[in-house]
Amino acid sequence: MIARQSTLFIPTLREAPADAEAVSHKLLVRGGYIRQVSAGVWTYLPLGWRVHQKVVQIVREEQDAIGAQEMLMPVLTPLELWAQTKRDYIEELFRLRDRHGRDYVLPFTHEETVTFHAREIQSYRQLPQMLYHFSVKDRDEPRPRGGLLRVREFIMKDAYSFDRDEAGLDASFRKQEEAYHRTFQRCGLTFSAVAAESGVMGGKESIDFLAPSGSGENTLVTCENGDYAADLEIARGIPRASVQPERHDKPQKIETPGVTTIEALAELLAIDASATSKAMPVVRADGTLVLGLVRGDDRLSESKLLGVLGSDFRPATDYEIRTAFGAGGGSLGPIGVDVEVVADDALREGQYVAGANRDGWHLRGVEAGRDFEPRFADIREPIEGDTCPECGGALRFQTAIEVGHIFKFGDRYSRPLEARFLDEDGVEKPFVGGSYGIGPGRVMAAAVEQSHDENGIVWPAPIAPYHVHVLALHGGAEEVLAEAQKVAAALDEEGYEVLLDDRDERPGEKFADSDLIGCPIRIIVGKRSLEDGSVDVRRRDGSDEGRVAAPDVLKWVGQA
RNA sequence: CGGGGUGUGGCGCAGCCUGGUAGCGCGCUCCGUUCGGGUCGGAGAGGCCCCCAGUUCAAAUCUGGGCACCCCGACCA
Repeated sequence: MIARQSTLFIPTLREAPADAEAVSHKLLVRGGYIRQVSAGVWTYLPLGWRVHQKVVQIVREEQDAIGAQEMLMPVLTPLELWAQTKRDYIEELFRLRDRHGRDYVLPFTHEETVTFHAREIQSYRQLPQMLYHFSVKDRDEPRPRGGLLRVREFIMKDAYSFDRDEAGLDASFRKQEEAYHRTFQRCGLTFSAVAAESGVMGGKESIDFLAPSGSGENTLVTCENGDYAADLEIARGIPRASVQPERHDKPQKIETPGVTTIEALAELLAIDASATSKAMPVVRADGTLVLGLVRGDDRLSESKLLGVLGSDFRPATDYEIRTAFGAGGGSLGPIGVDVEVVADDALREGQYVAGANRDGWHLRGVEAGRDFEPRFADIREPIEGDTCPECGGALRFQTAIEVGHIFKFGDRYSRPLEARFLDEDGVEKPFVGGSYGIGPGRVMAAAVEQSHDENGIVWPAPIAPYHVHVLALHGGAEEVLAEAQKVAAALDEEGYEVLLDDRDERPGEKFADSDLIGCPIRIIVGKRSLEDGSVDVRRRDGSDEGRVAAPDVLKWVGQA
């Protein structure tokens, strides 16, 4: 079926919405792919839905290829199921109530539901199982943004594996990992699979698939030599060496009136910021105070500290700080206070200036291990200029979109939901599970971020809405339109998906729209070339263009 | 949730400070013209000025309250 543009709903826009920032946001809107309905809530217009479906089909094929079984679980879910796994308090969870007063949620993931079904698996003989579906996910995001980058409702492919033990889970996990690599490759994305944060309730292993792009929510840290890649949240970097001033046998008080920032401190003492330390007091869930200590030129990584503490925490309030330290923020240090100190590994060696826990005073020559006993851990956020922990090469930082995430959740859900099977040894055991998600909408956005020019989208062929865009520059001339239709029909016959611009518009507009829409191949049929029986052909990425005799179009397209 | 900003025809904006019956560009309709990178000319259609209340002879404009949307941050299975 040839898609005749004159009859389709493809509302392209000359200008981007004023509030759009991300390239993918602007181009998907301008190209007539998506439209916003409300904050973080989007409609896929016909063209956008075609692309979405292309991504979905690739995901489906790769899931099927590893033996995963497609199904469909409902969006509307009884709250009770989430209460059993103690996830009903999560703020991002949409809730609603029916006319009988029963509570429901609109979940953003389906571990509970799929585990509910897994209860019908009774025996190890029925394992392993791998189930997946594409379904609408709702998530009450505090702040949606960037077009498709962060939304409140979206379609996700989520797959779940159930195994009898860790070894089985590992095998399932590896299958998914490989399927994910193939999936994103086929979608034409540049991406890295990196170790990621497993989350407070996660399991042991967690891999993020990050696609570097102009805008995104994550930061991908990679080594110039390819020896290392990680999400910034857990990335390790070797900081530049601390520039140490003269040593002191014991900490010395120095008066630093009004100095509460590292910059001011370093300037006053005429030392490098790397010779200072920064103290961040936090309060854990149980109410105990912890002091995070990093080098002055570093930032505390909250996700790493979370991992170290093993429990949620929040920044201490001014009141709590004053009560515990006897001084205000900016004058805090590890000495002379009765709180646990977690110091970054960078502070193991050398001496540092630290707050004296007295307003307007600092201590110089403070040495961890000698003057106080911290718990050492890697709690700093890597920064530009760090080197690779594996090879010492330079680390690069790139903004990235998380297009997929896989992690092992073990018995996190099967225990509370009492999903158990009888193992070979006659013992009833909970399933050991993994969870594997892909957001096709984010794949779309990432593809646009990675592949576009100043005029519009340059789709990777496998997910383009149509393979070929045939432009009929007929200007009312019937024979030109007829020839364009002939070319389109021939391509269609060959199995190509063809969009025919048969609209009664001027050439300039057709070119502009065609650039915006971004199909990989463009064929231009107009009077000019038709005079000698040829048409103009062109690849959207600009790698090839020329004029071929009309009968040779199929051959050219085939090669392209 | 904290900070900043914006709501005026379909889209992008001006008007608001200094109240006086709403304007520009694009798009849309019709006529003519043009036809290989968003032609040109003419004639038109289209607006609860986000909502509610207040001040005033008079409110897009001033005041109060609310809502929505965007950006930065916090948050992010």
